[in-house]
Amino acid sequence: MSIDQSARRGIPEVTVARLPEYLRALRGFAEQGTTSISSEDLAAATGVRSAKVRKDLSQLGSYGVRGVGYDVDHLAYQISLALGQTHDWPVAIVGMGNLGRALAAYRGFATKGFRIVALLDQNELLHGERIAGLVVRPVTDLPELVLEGLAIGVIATPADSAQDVSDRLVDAGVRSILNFAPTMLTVPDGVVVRKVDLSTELQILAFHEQRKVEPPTHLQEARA
Amino acid sequence: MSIDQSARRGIPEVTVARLPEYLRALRGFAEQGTTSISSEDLAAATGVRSAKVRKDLSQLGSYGVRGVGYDVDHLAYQISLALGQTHDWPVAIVGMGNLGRALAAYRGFATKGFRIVALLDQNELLHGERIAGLVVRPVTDLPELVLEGLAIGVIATPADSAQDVSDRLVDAGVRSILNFAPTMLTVPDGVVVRKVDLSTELQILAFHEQRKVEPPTHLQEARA
DNA sequence: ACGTCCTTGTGAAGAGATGCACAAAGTCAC
DNA sequence: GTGACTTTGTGCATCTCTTCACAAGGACGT
Repeated sequence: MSIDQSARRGIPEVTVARLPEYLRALRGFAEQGTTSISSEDLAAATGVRSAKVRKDLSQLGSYGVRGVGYDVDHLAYQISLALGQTHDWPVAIVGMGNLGRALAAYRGFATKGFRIVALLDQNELLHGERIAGLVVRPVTDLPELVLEGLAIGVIATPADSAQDVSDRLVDAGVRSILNFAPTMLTVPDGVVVRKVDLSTELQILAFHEQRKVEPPTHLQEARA
Repeated sequence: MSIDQSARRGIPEVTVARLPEYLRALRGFAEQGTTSISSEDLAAATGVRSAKVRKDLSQLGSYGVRGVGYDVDHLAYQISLALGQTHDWPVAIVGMGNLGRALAAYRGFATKGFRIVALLDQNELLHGERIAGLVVRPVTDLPELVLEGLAIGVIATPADSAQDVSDRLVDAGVRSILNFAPTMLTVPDGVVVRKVDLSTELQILAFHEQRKVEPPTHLQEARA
């Protein structure tokens, strides 16, 4: 897994995955005027143990003050620095189906430092259409977009064209991909892929749901 | 974390999370006529190590044949059995914004045994509107839906109403929740929550992207 | 029927993440 | 200044997940 490589000598991947949660919680505290916060309170707000919070934060450096806690603003700044939120990341969304359109219209990205700079689709019929203030363009525009700074590509196509789109993204120079298509992507070393699969999440829930209905399956069989 | 509880004495959570991937790969192999598959090939198709595949599958039982491999159809059946895909799971989506509408229109759920039975929103103005063949209903209909078998709730509301919706789901008797709102939900024991956060995923990508641009930050500082 | 070959299933080792518990280090009241 | 108090940062034990490596088991050709 190419993600693990970049964690080598760096911050553990599990910690990185929690940093956005801490950051969100901190922003919340800052909004309601809290200026200082203990690891215990931050843990409560994010649903983890306080020791884990402290260990995670210590990966970034020693930004806490013993006996007091962490300065909310300063810690938020340090985390956003680590996450690269200090500058804007241009993002392109490929695939203008239902999901692609929803992502294009989603307001939550802008505040996190992501700017959707292009909407692409392989279907010519969509080219030129206006969605969320942007004109849909062909995927052949990708090299041009990378020259303009594009770094992150979001794949919101059906499964069967996802690998093709992925190849085009990689060829154009994109090295970070968020994949919503229900398929595994093959990419060269150095390219990081994260996958979000709605069906998978529901299937995991279904597994647990099923467990609740008939918990002691083995025992029941043994009883027969 | 309530999810870990159900993993106690059962299949490890990490394994459960990989089962849908195996199942998807198996369906693909079945479609192209492959009847038998080795752990090595299944590993290649899903991007994991073969030993991991074998250990994961051995959690379900001994369905492989030494020297030969696994029967594709039988293994797919066993996994779908473990995941509870043998019967349909009624799903309700709460929050008919962009994302909620996209989810309502998503065709991928049906083939995985999920049936979207209701679309709900707290905004009265939307009630009665038709989306993807379903009429939008008020969240107060939840108890009724649970009586009709509703088991899984999807939260696609803005962050500020997510906890309220979550409480209503739980009160109505829903014990499995998929949360797309960028906020932590507090639920009683026995309720399983999975969270999908689009911004978080992008932030993790941005972290890795940043690493690539300026790998040896500390060394640069030391040099100064 | 026998031996060769192949792949599973799994103990054991290794790597990684989590949780505990406490010394270290700072604040604050007086 | 001093001491009581609070909370961090972290070494260590524990737990979980992964990887290795190989014996056990079964198919298949001869």
